[in-house]
Amino acid sequence: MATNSPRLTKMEELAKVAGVSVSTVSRALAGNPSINAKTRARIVDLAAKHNYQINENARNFRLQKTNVIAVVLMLDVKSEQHTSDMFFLEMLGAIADALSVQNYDLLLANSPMTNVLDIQSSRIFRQSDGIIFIGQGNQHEQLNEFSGLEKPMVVWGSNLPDRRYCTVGADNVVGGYLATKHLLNLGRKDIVFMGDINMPEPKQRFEGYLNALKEKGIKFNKRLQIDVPFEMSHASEAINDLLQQKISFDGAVCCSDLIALSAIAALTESGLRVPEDVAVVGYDDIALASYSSPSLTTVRQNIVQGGRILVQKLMAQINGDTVADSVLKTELIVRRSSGAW
Amino acid sequence: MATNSPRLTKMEELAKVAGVSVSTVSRALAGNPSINAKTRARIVDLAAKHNYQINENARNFRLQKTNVIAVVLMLDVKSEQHTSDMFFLEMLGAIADALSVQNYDLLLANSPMTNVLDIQSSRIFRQSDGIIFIGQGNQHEQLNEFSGLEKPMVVWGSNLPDRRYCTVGADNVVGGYLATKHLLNLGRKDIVFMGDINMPEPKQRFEGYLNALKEKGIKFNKRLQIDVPFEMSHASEAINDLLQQKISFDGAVCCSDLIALSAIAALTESGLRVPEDVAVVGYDDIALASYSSPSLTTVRQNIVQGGRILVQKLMAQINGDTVADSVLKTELIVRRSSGAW
DNA sequence: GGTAAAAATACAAACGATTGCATTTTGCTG
DNA sequence: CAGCAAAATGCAATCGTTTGTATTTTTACC
Repeated sequence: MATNSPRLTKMEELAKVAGVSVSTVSRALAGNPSINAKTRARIVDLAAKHNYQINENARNFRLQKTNVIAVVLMLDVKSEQHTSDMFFLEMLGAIADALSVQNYDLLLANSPMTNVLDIQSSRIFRQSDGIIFIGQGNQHEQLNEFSGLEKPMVVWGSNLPDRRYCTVGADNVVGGYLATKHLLNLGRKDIVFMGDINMPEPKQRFEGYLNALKEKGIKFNKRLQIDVPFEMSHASEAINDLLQQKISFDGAVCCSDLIALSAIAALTESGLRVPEDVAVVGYDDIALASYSSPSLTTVRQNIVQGGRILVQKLMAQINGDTVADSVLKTELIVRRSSGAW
Repeated sequence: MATNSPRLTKMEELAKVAGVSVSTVSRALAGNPSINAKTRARIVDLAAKHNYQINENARNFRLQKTNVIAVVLMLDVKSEQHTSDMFFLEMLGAIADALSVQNYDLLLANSPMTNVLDIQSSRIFRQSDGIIFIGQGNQHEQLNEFSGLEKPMVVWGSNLPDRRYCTVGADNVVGGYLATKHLLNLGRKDIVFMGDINMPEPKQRFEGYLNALKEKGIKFNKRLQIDVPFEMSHASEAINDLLQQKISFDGAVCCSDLIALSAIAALTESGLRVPEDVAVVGYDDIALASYSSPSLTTVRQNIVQGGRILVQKLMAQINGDTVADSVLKTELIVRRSSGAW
């Protein structure tokens, strides 16, 4: 099929070869119905044969669009969230896949921003048709302001009150509830909640945690909630603190698998058995969760579906539609079927 | 500083405001020395004041460049390398940072390709000024062919023989050597090598492994090398296989931290103690390595430096220079200072 | 076969920047 | 102050598409 004809770089050349005008070629390649079917077929064939590839730069220029979507990873610098990284990459992959179906490319925001609004003067902003924010960090207000900027955007995160932007996210309240309920059903009573409730998502999970406690008629003990960042080293410290303070607990709901793994490590180091003495539930279901020992019961967010929906909502906005938020189903993955866990 | 003047979108408008011609504005903004310093300053000020931002599309079109670098993650589909993901994301971040300094954006290749050469007809190819490949997968030949395509490119990986493309990579031979040497120094004799030696990097690490053995005068036992992919589940199977076959061993050099962690899990499940019965060394030093329990001795590749050098070499090529390969120093991170480990 | 309507194609003007070259302005020197 | 070189600026063509409108070709009908 492929020949070695000198590569055609301009429509003009292809037009000459085909014996038609440039505009006909343009329309033929774009599938414009006003071009005779036979002519179109002939031109498309010739294009393939001569390995013609449209000059995307010229096209974008003319059409004033980019066919690029920017993705901004809202790494929370303060809390050194390098660790939920795995989640970010999985999400990134899911989004990239969903975008490629729509013939869009993915532009990665170069570095974690301290203020989202800075983006509006960056190339990320000008060189993209829309922006996907992964996470909200603690920039809810800035995102709200950003949404006034006439730039299609969508945010992976929780549906905070007063938001003016479209969010797609897992149901964090249900997630927190499921995790806690699971431990309660195993007979645990004193359950630690490990997660920074100043951050949107942990906050909602905490709400679910409280709901589950209330349902069982258990009173919440303030000292069992610990503002631990996603970053894991702090989690072991926190556990050690608890132990030192002789605060007793027999279960832990963690806001990431890495926190959970770190907690488990700290517990075992202190001579406690997991899950016999303290049962632990994670969040995210990163690959490692299933392979670690003991393997981890965890709450799974459907990342692939999330990526797909993010893209879909963004495309809708680009096409001028208004879109509603979307809350994805969340499920509990129970890893140790043995009773104790 | 910022005013609410109606945003100027074309140079023409800015030119009118400044009372000069479009070409003068263009040159002033580009820092062309033929423009009077005072005029330039005035124009730059006006641009800021009126919030003028150049139309990057038009600029790229005119200059026939993109200011975008594409990054292709060579995820090895066959071996389901989802797990060294963490490495990929860290590298991605490092590259993005290095690129942003040079005012380049990062375009992420949408999905793992089965054949690298397919890229040449994709937008990734046309819409970028250069390409960075992360890893070689098993597409050494295709990459070689690709290098004939007049597109600046650079590859993170090992310096395979007969390569025609520029590589930047850690010293895998030394890495394998260091890991093995470490175990030998601890008195271990029967050391398993876990890694698929059909892949370039594991292959070189295996070479280092053999060197270390030879140095100690230990004969290599063929049955101790296991072609385990980076993906972790296979690692525990492999360990279980060894145990079932009653092949005895007291150490393991693993080609990724995840393989290592998986191996450790399998070992402990079988009632063996780590590191007392079997000492394990990983590779990559992912964040988890330091927090897992027991914490993991591992070989670290300097990813940030790697990203920076990749970008630097690519820029050099874009500027028409020819560049040489680069091999980064590799170091062993010993985590358990206690003698046994 | 002549005519008008419909279908297919061609023409030419954008899109917003850059840049070689022409032109004007400035600065110097005798 | 004339004269000229150097410095500063302006003019206009150009990059490769798309698309509104003009033009040509085809079709259908009497």
